[in-house]
Amino acid sequence: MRRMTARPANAHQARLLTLLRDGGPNSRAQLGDQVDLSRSKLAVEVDRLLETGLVVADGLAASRGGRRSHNIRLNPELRFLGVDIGATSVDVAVTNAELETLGHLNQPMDVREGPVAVFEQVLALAAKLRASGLAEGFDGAGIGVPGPVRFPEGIPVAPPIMPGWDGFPVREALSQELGCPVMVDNDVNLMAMGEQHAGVARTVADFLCVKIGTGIGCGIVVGGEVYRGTTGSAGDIGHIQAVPDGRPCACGNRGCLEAHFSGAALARDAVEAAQQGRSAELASRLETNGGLTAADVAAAASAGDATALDLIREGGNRTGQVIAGLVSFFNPGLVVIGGGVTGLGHTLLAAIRTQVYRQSLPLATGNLPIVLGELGPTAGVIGGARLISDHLFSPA
Amino acid sequence: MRRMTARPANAHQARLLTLLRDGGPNSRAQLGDQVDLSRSKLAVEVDRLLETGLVVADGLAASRGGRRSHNIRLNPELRFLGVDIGATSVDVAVTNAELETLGHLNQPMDVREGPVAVFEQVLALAAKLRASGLAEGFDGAGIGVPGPVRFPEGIPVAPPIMPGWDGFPVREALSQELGCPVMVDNDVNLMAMGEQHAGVARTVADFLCVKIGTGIGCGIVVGGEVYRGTTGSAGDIGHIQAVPDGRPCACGNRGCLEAHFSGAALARDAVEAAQQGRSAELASRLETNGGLTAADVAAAASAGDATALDLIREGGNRTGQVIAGLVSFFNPGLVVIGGGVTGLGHTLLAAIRTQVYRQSLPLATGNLPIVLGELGPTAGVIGGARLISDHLFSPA
DNA sequence: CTGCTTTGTCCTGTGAGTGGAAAAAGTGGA
DNA sequence: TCCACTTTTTCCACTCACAGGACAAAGCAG
Repeated sequence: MRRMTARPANAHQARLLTLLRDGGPNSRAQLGDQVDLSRSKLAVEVDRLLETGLVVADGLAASRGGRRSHNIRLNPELRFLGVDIGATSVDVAVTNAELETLGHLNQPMDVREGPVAVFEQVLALAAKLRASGLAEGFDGAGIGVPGPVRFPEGIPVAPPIMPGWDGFPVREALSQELGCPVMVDNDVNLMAMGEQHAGVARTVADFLCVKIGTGIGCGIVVGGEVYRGTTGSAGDIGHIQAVPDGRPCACGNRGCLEAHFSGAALARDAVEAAQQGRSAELASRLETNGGLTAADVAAAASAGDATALDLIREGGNRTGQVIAGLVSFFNPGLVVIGGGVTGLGHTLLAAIRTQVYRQSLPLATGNLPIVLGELGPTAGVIGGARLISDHLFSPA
Repeated sequence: MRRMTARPANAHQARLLTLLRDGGPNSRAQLGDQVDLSRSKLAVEVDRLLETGLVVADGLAASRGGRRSHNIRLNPELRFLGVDIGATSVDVAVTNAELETLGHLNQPMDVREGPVAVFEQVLALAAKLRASGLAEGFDGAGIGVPGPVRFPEGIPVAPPIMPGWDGFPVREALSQELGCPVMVDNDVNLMAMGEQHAGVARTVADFLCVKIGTGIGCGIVVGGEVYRGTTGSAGDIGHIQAVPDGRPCACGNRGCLEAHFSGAALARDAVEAAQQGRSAELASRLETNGGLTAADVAAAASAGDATALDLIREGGNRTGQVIAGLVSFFNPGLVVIGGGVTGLGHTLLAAIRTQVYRQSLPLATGNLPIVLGELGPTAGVIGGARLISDHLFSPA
């Protein structure tokens, strides 16, 4: 099938596309209520969108007391690809133009294998999704990578945990391979966009999205827009000092948050605790699996293991301290906690909340919800779809 | 004299006013080069601005190789009032429409006396400026107060160091008294706007402006706009924990940055050092003046007093640690240090720089200037003028 | 005084967009 | 089944912002 290549011709059309994306199929009349355009003008723009094929007719709407209106919707054959590359696994999903996930695949892998090896797997997963009949092709793709990105060009810059990726033209390369427009961003920013679009942050203009995975990062949303900083490294909170003269960190400093709490740190601490005999639960798991991950700690904790709970609480305290500082500084309307370690759930959340509510000023915390992300592993891929749709649904 | 009350009728006029404010008197032709409007349209809008009286003719421009163009400029009789209320003193200045300060007064006072007493003094200072012939009246005023402000209404909310001000309708009250439009903001935000308009931050879109006075605050500028947070308390970094289990702070916590370094903390530490006989220099000053301030420490330091230098260095380290965290998080393009303690100058700056460059990641610090503010005590009042002019020079 | 350039003014054409009229399509009551 | 009323859609005339060309005015360089 030929892919759509049309773009909205003006801001009105862009607005309409966004409304259809976020609100689903809709009648012309109801769209008219939302866009502040005369009926005549609206009709013209809708007709033009129908001509481009981005939008299709969709039967008649229910009556609102008079003549029934004609429904329109985004072309149901449009497909976006969301790719969330983590440190140890990759998520790939297809969505329709309304950003509903139609299919989602996850596969373990190691980013350190480098971009070529990783994208081979990503393309294989994308092909599998195509083969299962969910898509005949893709109209756009949004890619998240676990490190800072020069956003306009879609190129990772100096990513600490994926050295081989520095300067690799991700956007360019994938755009070639997939034959569609591609946008690249930090995985944390994608998660923030995902939660903003379909998760807990739907109504909040300014919020923080803390992702605790192999590392720790933070998506920053200002006035509904992701803030990326001067060099694209905004939100890189993993290397904020959490403990003076604390543990040595891979970055060369001591006491970084990430060195004290993150998926990697937690696994390391758990192994240590098991070997020192401080936790029978963890020790038995270590023996069975030959290693421990954050998930093991989560399981041990929910089985009531005191040491595991302590590890989580301790880490939550550290993280909470750092977040408390960020809350004072940024005064967000919401803090979302997400990432691989959300399995740690409410123990972690409680520890974080305690620290933040204790350390930040009442004016900043007074009405500040601190919640777990709603979308789990789909946040990133939905965010990817959102990223590329924002791009494609803006005037060329 | 009747004050100007006109506002630009559309975005074009607003743009022209801003260009004239920031670029000074200019020829119609040169304006045309900057605004992307046809000559006809430009002429119409300029004529309308001339009719309102906001803009006046200003002779002929130099030839650019052909017919000489007519210059126009903002009405030279326009006057803005900038007011910067600090914890222990108040600055009041008049500017013209190009935001050049024509007169500037400073007077010691104590915010804790409450809004009524303070505004009596502010109005007296404003009257003095009027009496000296610098202004016949004011077309607008921008007020900075040392605490969080509900910006749209111009009302301080729960300000820790000025309890009597909570909920006082500053904007409303001053607008009545002065008979002109008034905008109110946090003093730190005004300083940031001042440095952005006429100081070191002229060309930077995203930067931080750390003000170290009686307390410590931080102005946040995102994409050229001041970011105020959800409840107007963004940038309140004085109560970020800098020292685990450190000194008790007025806010009820321990180890807040402000408890360890700020004008107030520095004075207290200096008195302690003098009394313990650790510094002859400070002791003699204490005896002479009956008390010590940050300025005394600065003087002692520049006289080579080791204890004073240590105090400054120590404080700079603490502040630098906190800023390092903010730099990692926010990835600004510039950090400006200002406020009353800038007398501490390069000793302080060096300490801050050391910490930031050591603790933040290279990608964030690679090209990050950390500099002292350029405008000193005028930053706040210029920021105030800028605030109100931004308001008045936008379509009604 | 003569070309050449820039600036300012005038005027007409164009295209976006509004708002009213009227037709089309429905609803619900008598 | 008819009728009064509502909502939706289309059509059309009218307004308005603005561009861009023509031309006059003003200045420069020989």
